[in-house]
Amino acid sequence: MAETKIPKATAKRLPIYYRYLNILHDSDKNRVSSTELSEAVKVDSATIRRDFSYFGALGKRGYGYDVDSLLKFFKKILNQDKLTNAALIGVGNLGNALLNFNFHQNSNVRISAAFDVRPDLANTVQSGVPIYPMSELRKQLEDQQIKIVILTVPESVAQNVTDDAIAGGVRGILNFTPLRVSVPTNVRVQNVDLTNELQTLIYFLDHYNEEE
Amino acid sequence: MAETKIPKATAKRLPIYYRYLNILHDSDKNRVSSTELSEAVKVDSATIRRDFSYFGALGKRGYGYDVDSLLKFFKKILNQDKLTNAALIGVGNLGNALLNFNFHQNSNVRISAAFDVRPDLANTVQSGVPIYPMSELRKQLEDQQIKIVILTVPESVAQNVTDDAIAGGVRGILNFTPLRVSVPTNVRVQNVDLTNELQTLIYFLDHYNEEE
DNA sequence: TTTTTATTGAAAATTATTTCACAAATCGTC
DNA sequence: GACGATTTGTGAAATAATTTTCAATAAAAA
Ligand SMILES: NC(=O)c1ccc[n+]([C@@H]2O[C@H](COP(=O)([O-])OP(=O)(O)OC[C@H]3O[C@@H](n4cnc5c(N)ncnc54)[C@H](O)[C@@H]3O)[C@@H](O)[C@H]2O)c1
Ligand SMILES: NC(=O)c1ccc[n+]([C@@H]2O[C@H](COP(=O)([O-])OP(=O)(O)OC[C@H]3O[C@@H](n4cnc5c(N)ncnc54)[C@H](O)[C@@H]3O)[C@@H](O)[C@H]2O)c1
Repeated sequence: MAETKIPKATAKRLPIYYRYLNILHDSDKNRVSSTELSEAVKVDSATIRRDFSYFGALGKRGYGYDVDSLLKFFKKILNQDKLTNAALIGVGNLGNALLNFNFHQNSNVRISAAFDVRPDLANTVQSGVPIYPMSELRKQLEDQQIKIVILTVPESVAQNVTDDAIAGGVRGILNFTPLRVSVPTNVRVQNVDLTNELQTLIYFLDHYNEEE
Repeated sequence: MAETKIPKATAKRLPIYYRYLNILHDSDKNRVSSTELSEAVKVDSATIRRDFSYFGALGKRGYGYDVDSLLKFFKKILNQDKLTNAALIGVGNLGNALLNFNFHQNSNVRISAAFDVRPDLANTVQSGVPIYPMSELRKQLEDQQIKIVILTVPESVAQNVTDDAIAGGVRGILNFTPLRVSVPTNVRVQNVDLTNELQTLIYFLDHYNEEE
């Protein structure tokens, strides 16, 4: 299924490249060099060339990369040529902000269902997305073939909710709770831990001052 | 200032350890092994021991680590024994959610000032945090000695706002916009790019199936 | 006390990622 | 069609991070 496993570090950069290629495309630029890309995305140009080279020879020496064909290529690679549905669980403070933010503006991902325990939220529509009670979680995930869940519930219920989602066939979880949830090996968790990010930032400021 | 530069990968894990040590402390456990820690934070136990060893011999062979002294140590290292003030710029959708979320519950970071261009927001208080007009940005950052900014403005103004914040003395930026902002080398940017995270997750599901 | 079991800390090995540096290819111009 | 300027793609080197391994030590059990 994969084109001989790309390094993870590279995979994490692909969306960054993809995004900037879209910007170039929208401004009718049709060529770009690794140096120019480097300045925009803040990744070393050699790293960019190396990253691209895992997918074959995408550029032309002495010329650079053709924006349109590169864009088309990455769109395919990132599955952005199809719409991907995701579910959001926990329509609270953060969940609402994410619902309201239209991921679909920037990417081909759409939150197509949301879930919450609160009875007053059940069967309402928030920012155009239907909210279901938790009792329908499994059925909706299965019916809508949803493989990706955004988890914005309180930490205390995160593991239980995760287990339920996985029972419903979910394969990827974007986890905003601070809990490192346990999942089977065929399920991928991407943690977004905002408190951590702040603490890490503070650590770097205190300990890695004025260099690099 | 630093204890002979710790690897970045290690630095990023410190808040995760710190957080779990607090949980152990609160449940009156007074010792913990790297294996137990490993299960909770989902980091290999050898990596944990390696990480800790950069700070010296913190544990006892055949025994493990003393929760309280380890906690005290990391609290110091992470500067969590003092309160750190941060500013939030852009009180919109996401900014509001972050304001509402009290980082201070989980860490010694507090949003002490927020800023927005919208005139109707200026000089109001949201979730206990005063909102200032952008004209006061520089003065407030300087007066309050704020070194950290959470950036939740639209992408189109991200660079300008960043420049202003840096002019006000800011040294670290938690950047929620998709723009990779340009900053001088003595300023640190931590990017939180949610669209990217989703796309990366999709990529991993499609290309790194059932293993590792 | 002695033995067994648990567990760290550190050196070494391994694996992953980034960066250097340059030959080869291509473009645009004369 | 040759020339100079660019810019890729990639070996090789450098750097970073993880994992293996095991001697040393502490606690618990015998
Ligand atoms: N809000 C932030 O800015 C922020 C920042 C960092 C981390 N987080 C984390 O994100 C998560 C959500 O934070 P929040 O501020 O939105 O909390 P919140 O309390 O506002 O929202 C949580 C929502 O989950 C729902 N919920 C509770 N139990 C549930 C269950 N069993 N099944 C389904 N839904 C359930 C609640 O009804 C509520 O609507 C938390 O884990 C928090 O630690 C939030
Ligand atoms: N909301 C989300 O879930 C989400 C998800 C991913 C990324 N983001 C990113 O986070 C950022 C904010 O998103 P949002 O949904 O909160 O947008 P938003 O439009 O709701 O909020 C932006 C806020 O910034 C303020 N603002 C505009 N120009 C400003 C300026 N020059 N100085 C100060 N304030 C200014 C606006 O008045 C508004 O209150 C965007 O860059 C977005 O791409 C948001």
